[in-house]
Amino acid sequence: MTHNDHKGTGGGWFDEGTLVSVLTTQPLDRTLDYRAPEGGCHEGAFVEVPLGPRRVLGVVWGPGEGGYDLAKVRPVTRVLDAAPMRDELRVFLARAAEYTLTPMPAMLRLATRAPGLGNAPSMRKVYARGHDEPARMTDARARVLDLLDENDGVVFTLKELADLAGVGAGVVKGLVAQGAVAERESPRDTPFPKLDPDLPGMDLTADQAAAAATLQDGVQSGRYGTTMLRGVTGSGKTEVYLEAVAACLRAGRQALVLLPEIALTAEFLTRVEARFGAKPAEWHSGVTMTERRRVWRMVGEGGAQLVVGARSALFLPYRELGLIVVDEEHDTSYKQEDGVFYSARDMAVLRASITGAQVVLASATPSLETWANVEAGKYASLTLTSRFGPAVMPEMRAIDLRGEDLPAGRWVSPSLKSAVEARLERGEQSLLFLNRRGYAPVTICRACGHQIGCDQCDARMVEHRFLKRLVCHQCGETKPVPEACPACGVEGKLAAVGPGVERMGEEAAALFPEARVEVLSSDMYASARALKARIAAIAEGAADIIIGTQLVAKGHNFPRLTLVGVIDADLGLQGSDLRAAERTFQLMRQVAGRAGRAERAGQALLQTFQPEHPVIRAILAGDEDRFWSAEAAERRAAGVPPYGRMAGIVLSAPDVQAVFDLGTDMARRDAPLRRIGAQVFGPAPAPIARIRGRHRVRLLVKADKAAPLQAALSEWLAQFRWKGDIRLNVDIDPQSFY
DNA sequence: AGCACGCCGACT
DNA sequence: GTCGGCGTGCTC
Repeated sequence: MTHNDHKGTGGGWFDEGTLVSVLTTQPLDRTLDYRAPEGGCHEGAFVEVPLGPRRVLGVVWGPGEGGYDLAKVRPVTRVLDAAPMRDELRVFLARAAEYTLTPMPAMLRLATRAPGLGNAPSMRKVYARGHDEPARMTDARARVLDLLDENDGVVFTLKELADLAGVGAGVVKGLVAQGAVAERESPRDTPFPKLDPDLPGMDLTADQAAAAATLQDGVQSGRYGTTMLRGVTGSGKTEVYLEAVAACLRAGRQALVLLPEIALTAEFLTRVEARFGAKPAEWHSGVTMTERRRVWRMVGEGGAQLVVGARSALFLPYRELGLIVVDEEHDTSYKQEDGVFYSARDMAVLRASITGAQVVLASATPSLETWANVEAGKYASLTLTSRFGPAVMPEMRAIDLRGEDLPAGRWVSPSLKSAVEARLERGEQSLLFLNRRGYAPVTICRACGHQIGCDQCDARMVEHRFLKRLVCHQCGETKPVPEACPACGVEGKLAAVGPGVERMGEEAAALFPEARVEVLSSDMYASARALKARIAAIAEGAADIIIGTQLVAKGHNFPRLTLVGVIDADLGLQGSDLRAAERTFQLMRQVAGRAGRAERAGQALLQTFQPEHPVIRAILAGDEDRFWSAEAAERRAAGVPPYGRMAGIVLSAPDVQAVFDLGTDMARRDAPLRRIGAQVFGPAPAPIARIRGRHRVRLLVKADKAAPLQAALSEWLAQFRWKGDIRLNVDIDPQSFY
């Protein structure tokens, strides 16, 4: 059996009766000692152990630690029929737990998300050609036997065989009785078809071939390395990294391609099949239970060479991982923000560095984190030029909101309105883009554009409708809404303004009564499939005005779209959401990718109160290097990622007072954080202030890039005890700020 | 996470 | 008297 193969398991072996420490998937803060079962067990073995009255899943983590009453130590119930977890994966889980401050059992649960792990491998009956001939031959019998003879060595299930031969199941059974067809049990979890890396690939241009060769050299080195692969849509990024996959397969190692959205996998699988002659293993939430179990087992036994999937595919038990591709690496859906908080991009780099694999971060619009790592010399960089020449940027212009006649609560300026009207007359589409999903009003002076900031930090203040006060979402500071603008002194011009997609939808419907307005927000659709179908319909022309968030920026082609209006380009320029400018810029690049290929040139209008801001000016200039250096300067000055470190602490409970009290206490007793020069802000309402009846409050911790943040956080959090219904989550490198 | 143990309020 | 609320603590 495969698990008798000791390679890579560290060789640790425990004879029957010796003490072993076992990590379980139960939320205990340490491992427990057990006795090795009859027949002994490997270090890393997946086991079932007794815990109180129950039996739970665990992994043999190492030798027993002792220090517990030996009379109470119970034996491991059984060793599961699965390849032991390799040292590499155990080290990865431990380091990831340390980095994200996640308890080890939660990490182990990520790595055991396959159904039926405890069961013996499931079997099914399969049929092949037998040795004997039937006593009497009929047409139906001949069709079955011919089919088997033509497919020598291939096995079929009963249904497959009967359907392909066009006979009933009884005919096959009759042949089995006569020995002409052999029936036997075979494991249901079968290896994936072999991929052939030597099939001819696409013709590559000179720069694509050069990039592919560089990536292949990296894979062949067998060492760790990360490369940013940059290239706009149509520049052949996929073809290039598939050549790195080919090199990895030739080297006999496994490859993983992460995609940000399930909706993109189907098309990608087709491309893999075209390149390598067969489909790879697929891993995401849409995959059936039986298929998940097959993938999990085959990845561990070497029966899957390539896995294509979502971020959770990072935690599969690969035998020998040689390459991880993170496609569209800037995509925000790589950050998991429920349960365990982790960035799949960063975890890919961590796992690769432990196992000696290569990472390819592919994107048309890389994240600032990745840029900064390239600049610091940590990552290599490859740039593909477009086949279609340099990207044609849309005509970009700022609309200075200070000069527009815009009533309170309205967000479409007269200039933007007339631009949309021009599109309506020509039968073209317009997109009104909002940088966020929820409703987060900001208090602004309509006379001078001044936004009320917090006195304690540099974030903009938000009106809390119940309290009738302004609240800082970063540090929790509150103050009453002032009568006159603190900057220009004009009275009665302060207004709480903040567009949400729903409100934008109403405004657009009122302004353009003839137009078909469509609000696209991921939480408005029941399934990814329904959303995708709707997007396809809109691209065909089912709407005139599209209102949406980031989601509309993701790789969908809208050939009739010729106008993008960015409703509030200022988001993020004052510390509220530090990545908002980056997202606006990425949207502009993606719109550019489309405009370059459509017959009609696109136009982008950015509504802003600060058209002279360097980041806004860089976006308008369409100058990538200038944008990144302006944005980097802003982040460096603010000491925020990637030039500083942040952590969010979210407290939640049904009782608001309880979470605020704990939060206040935590903010006060911050000595361990102060020792490393870190600051605590808050408590403030969390990005989502209430979920399923639980009130959520957040503290933000800011530290220097080099500060030992995790250790200080652990020490700080250890000071507090909280009761049952309060839950605490740590989010290292948070991405959501509202 | 479960599940037992245990210590206070309103029932047969 | 005792049934049951869920706070507290343990599981090798």
